[in-house]
Amino acid sequence: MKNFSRQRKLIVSILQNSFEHPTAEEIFYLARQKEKNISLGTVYRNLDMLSKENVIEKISTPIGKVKYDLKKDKHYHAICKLCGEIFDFYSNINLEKLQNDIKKQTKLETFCEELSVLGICEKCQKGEKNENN
Amino acid sequence: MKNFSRQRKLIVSILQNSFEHPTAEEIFYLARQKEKNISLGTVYRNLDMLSKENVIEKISTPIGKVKYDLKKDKHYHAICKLCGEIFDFYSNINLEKLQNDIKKQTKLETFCEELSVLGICEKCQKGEKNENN
DNA sequence: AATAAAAATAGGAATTGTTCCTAATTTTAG
DNA sequence: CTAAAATTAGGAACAATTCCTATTTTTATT
Repeated sequence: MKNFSRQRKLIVSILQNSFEHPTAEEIFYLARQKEKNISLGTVYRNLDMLSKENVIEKISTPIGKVKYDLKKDKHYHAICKLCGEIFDFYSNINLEKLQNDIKKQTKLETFCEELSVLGICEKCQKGEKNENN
Repeated sequence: MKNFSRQRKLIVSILQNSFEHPTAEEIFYLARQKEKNISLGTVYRNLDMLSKENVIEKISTPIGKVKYDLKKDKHYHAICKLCGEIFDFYSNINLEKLQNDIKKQTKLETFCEELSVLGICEKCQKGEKNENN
């Protein structure tokens, strides 16, 4: 963090203070408030690097939007297939069993505990429309 | 299926005969072999409808590619964060507990058993590069 | 079988999200 | 203090997806 660039620190702090899971575009917009010349390319590049360094999680939603989440506490994501909203949830399920199943059956050796489950959220079940569908 | 259009039947049959998880573009390419004038828009529209009807599963990978899978047998997906490859796996983990955790904590009421876990595949761990990274 | 209404399609234009490029700036190491 | 390495801003380029419209196909009704 010490040797993070000003821009990168800003991006991390935006994620720290965000309860939702902002998109790159939203992070860019918020960043502009403090760093008036920051470019969208910089936002993307840093999000990419932070995600590869496992500081943040990149979440691809079923409606195409990509969202970002700071990896603070260990939690999982339930995502609505129709509007793409992400709901955090906690669970003490035994992931070891799942991890073993995966290890035995696939070539995916490292298990990142990035797990998501799809569903339909309350609003979408009621047929409420929003900006995403 | 009976009242599916010729084009839609073709798309389903392509997914039926595909071991991998093809992208819309790949499905389009394969479809063209049999239906020389099928358009990409038709492929997208049908994939969307089939996915909403729960006939197929739309899988968003961490590298941006969107892939499709026919819902035949119940299985889950382990996806490589770096190359986006999808590995099917089976598990008899008790999803009921997970489902309960989700139900209690989120507004996501319907649980679709579409679950994916991210990781790093063998090849990517070895640092092998491929067309996607 | 004829016809009107509804649904689906082909083809391509438009839009959106993301990556890539380059010159300039900032940081790091010696 | 200086040279090399890394990062940035800004914008062009690219790729995936959606949208639009005229045409074709299907369905339902008689």
